[in-house]
Amino acid sequence: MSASETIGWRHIHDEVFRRISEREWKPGDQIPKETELAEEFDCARATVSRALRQLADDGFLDRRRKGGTRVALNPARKATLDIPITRLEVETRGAEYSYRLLECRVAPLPTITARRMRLPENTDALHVRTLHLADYEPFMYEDRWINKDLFPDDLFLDFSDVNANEWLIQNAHYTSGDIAFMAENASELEADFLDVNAGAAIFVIQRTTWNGDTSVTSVKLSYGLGFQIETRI
Amino acid sequence: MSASETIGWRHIHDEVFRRISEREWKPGDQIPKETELAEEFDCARATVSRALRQLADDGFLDRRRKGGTRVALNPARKATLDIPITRLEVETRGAEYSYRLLECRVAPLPTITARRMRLPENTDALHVRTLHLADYEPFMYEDRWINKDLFPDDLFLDFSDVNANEWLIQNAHYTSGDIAFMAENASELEADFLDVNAGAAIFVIQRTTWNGDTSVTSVKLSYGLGFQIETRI
DNA sequence: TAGTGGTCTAGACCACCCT
DNA sequence: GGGTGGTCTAGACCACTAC
Repeated sequence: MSASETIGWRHIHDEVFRRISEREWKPGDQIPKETELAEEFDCARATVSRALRQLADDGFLDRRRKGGTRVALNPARKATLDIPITRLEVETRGAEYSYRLLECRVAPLPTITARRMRLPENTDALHVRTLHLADYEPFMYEDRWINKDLFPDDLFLDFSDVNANEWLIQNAHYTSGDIAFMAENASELEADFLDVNAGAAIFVIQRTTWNGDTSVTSVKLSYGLGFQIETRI
Repeated sequence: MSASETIGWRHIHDEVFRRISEREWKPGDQIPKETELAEEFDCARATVSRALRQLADDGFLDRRRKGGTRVALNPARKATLDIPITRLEVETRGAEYSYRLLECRVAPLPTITARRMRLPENTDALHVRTLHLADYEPFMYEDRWINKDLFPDDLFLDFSDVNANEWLIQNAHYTSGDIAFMAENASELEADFLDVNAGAAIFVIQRTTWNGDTSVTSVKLSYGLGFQIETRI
């Protein structure tokens, strides 16, 4: 009858989502148990489970053994966003990507960075500063510290030939990381590199990555004017 | 033997994740098919599928019928973050939450907002401006427009007694939304309300929500100094 | 302690899409 | 066309936790 009808677990997912959206089931309400829904939709319990798990993963339901399934109090409170990969970010905007290596040398970690990486103060690390360009205009300024234990001593001398970012993607895998987004007034250094006025509001991403308990790298990305991160929820 | 050993689909998930992390399987590599892994781990194919689906959802694997499963080229490129609920955000910091309603009246939508909400220009909407406070210090300035079709005409007169945000959570459910994060220099108005210098870098969240094809609300949240969003990847 | 969701199985069929 | 992942089933047992 209906021209387009979803089938399978997605059908149950969509129907439950509809009941939540249209407030047939309100935040905090307990919804029917899996076996009851399986009976209503005439399918196996596992199929209902698949649908409800998806909704729970997306933050629309709260599920508890014995406690049953309830509509979440704060619906759609989670957003997934892609962590920008600079090259792709630039190319997506239809611009040509390039970069300029500003510095690449071993130096003692600043106190605050050492703390972020949980390394002793004054530990030597590889300091890499890069300016990323879109169509040869400044796009993002990157200030990165890399744990020196990650590579042989004689390797980093050749860093001028590779983008540290790309090298890391190739070689410095990580299992987890902290990431923070914030706004800052451009320092004179940043303003100079990004070609904005000193004090301009710039979007900053601060990220530290880990391989198990070993810190891999800590990086601060300062984006030029107009940069924003978008996503859907 | 080993003191703590993960069991079930998580065991497979963790083992595959380890092989990806430690580069036994490199980005772009095709990994064994489900039936082979099921044999290796001595379990049903559905269990393997559960583990691999999780890894695919998290962005570590790319899966295609017939094409098989491959290690994603950009591992861990997704971050999930909680959309801040102002009251909770403030209370989490151990501060007392309060707010001040600055304005609440019907007015024509600004052009840019109308475009965001896909409504005709000059459409009337409810304009609500609120200052959110943490321990009676400015925390965030909220500039919100609400689709007037959502509530009876005689309701909004009483808005001074309720937080528009809370009212929306209670009454204006939505099915999807756009959200963007950016940095801006504080306008004089924002600087005044947030008690910062004009031009200070402030973190801004711009969000528009939808209920099906109907726009619900479009809001700009301007956060005070030092605000940042943190998450783990 | 009993009820609910979480997980697993062994098998089956289907949908997609690479070759 | 054929191989791979996607989904479903009917049943079973387990783990957590509200009561």
